Amino acid sequence: MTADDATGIIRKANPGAKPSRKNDPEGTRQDILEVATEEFASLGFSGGRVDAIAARTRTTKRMIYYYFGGKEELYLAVLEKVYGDIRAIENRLNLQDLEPETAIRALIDFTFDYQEQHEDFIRLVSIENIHRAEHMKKSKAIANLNITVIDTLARILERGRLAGVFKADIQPIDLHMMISAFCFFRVSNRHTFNLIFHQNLAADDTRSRHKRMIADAIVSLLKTEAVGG
Amino acid sequence: MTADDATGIIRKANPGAKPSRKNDPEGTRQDILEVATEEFASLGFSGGRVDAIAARTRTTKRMIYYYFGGKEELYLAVLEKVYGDIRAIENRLNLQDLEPETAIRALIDFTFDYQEQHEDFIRLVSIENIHRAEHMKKSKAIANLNITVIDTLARILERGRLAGVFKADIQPIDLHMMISAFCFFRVSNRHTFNLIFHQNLAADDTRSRHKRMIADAIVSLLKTEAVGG
DNA sequence: GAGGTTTTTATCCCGTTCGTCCATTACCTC
DNA sequence: GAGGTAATGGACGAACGGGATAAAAACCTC
Repeated sequence: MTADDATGIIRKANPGAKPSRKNDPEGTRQDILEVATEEFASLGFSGGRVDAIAARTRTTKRMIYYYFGGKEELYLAVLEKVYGDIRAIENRLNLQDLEPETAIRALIDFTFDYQEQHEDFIRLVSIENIHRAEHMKKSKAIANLNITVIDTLARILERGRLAGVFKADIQPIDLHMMISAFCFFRVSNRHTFNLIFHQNLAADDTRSRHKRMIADAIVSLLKTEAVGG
Repeated sequence: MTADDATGIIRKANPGAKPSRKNDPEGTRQDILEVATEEFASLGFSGGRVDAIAARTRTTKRMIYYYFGGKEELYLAVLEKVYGDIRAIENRLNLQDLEPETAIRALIDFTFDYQEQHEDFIRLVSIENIHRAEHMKKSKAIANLNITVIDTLARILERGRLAGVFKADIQPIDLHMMISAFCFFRVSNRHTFNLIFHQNLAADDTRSRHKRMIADAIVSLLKTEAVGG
C-alpha cells in the first residue's frame, strides 16, 4: 500500500514525486466531526472507536487529538452540533400567524417529521441519557442554547385559551414533553417494539396513521375541559 | 487481605483452617444475574465490564463463563429476565370487570408506575434499541413471550365502542405504543430533558400532574369522534 | 526566502478487558 | 469411601484501544 492509497487524495498532479500535502484545517475538522457523528450515533460513546473514526476520515487519528483533545471532547462536539441544528430550525418556525389548533398541528407535524428524519439525533440523545447526561452537563454551548419552542407553545396556548378553543390547563413544557415523547419513542424504540409486536414503525401507512393519532390526542386533550379531581 | 476477606463468606466455623467451600449453583447463577443487571443497566453493554460484575458477586469471573458462556450471553440472560418480569405482571392484570374508561385509566396508571419504578428495565430497553435489538433478535425466550396487553386493550376498546363511550377508531397496538411512549420517555429521557428545560421529572408533583395529563389525553382521544381527512 | 507557527504523518506505549487454562475442592452415587 | 462429575478459584494471555511522542511538511508573514 502506497502513501497515495493511504491518504486517498492527491490534489496536485505531480507525477513521479511524493504526493504533496494540502492543509485544510476547517475541512479536516468537519470531516472528523461528520464521521464521529455517524460512529457515536451508531455505536454509542463506549462502543464508538477512535481508530474506526480516524480510519473513515481522510486524515489520521492524531488529528482527532489535535483538534478535539480526546474521545470525550469529540463526542461532546458531536452532541453540541446536533443540538444546535435542531434548535436553530425550531427557532425559525413561524407559527404565530396560524389559528391555535392549526399551529399546534403544524408544530406536531414538524416535530414528527424532524425526529423521523434525524435518527442520528434521536440515537445520540438516547445514548446521552444512558450516560445520565453527564457529558452534556459539561457543555456550556448546550446550556446556553436558546430554546424558543416553549415560548412558542406558551403563546399558542394562550391564544387558544382566549379564543375559547382550548379549555384544558396544560403547561407549555408538559405539552412539549408529550409531543416529544410520542415522536421520539416511535424512532428510539422502534427496534424492540417492532420485534415484540411484529410491527414496522417505519412503514409509510403506520407513519401517517401515527401522526394523525398523536395530533388528535394532543388537540382533543387541549380542547377538553379538565375532569377535575 | 486474607482469603476470608476476599470471599466474604465462611459458612462453617473451622478456626485456624482454610474456610470451606459450599457449592450453590443456583445461588451463584442468580447472584451473577442480579449484579449483571445492575451493571448493564447502568453502563450499557459496551460500557459494562465483566470484571466489574465478577468483583461485585460473591464468586469469580470464571463462573460467569461457566454459567453463561460469555459477556453477550450474560447480557441476553439479563434482558430475558427483565422482559419476562414485566410480561408476567402484565398478564396478571385483570381489567375486564372495570368500565372501559376506568379500565384504560387503570392500565395507564399501572404502566406509568411500573416504568417509573423500574428504571433498570427502561435503561436496558433503551440500550437494546441503541444496539438495534440485535441481541434480542437472538433470544427465543423473548420471541416466545406471551403478550396479553394487546388483547386486553383490544377487549377494552371493543367494550368501549359498544357502550358508546369510545368513538375514535384506534388500533390496540397503536394505543399501547402511545401509552408506552408517554410513560417511557419521562424516565428514559429525564436526564437530558431536565437539563435543557430545567425541570425535575422525578419530582412528586410533576409525576402526578403528568400521570393525569397522559390519562386525559388518551381518554379524550378515544372519546372524540375522528375528524376525518 | 527565512523563520516561526500551524497542520499533518508515522510509530510506539501501556493500561484495560475479554476470555482461557489448569488445578482444586465439593458433591453425588454405589 | 472411592470414583466420577459438577462447581470453583486464581492466575495468565493476547488483543484492543485510547492516547502520547517525535519529526516532517505546509503555510503565513515580513
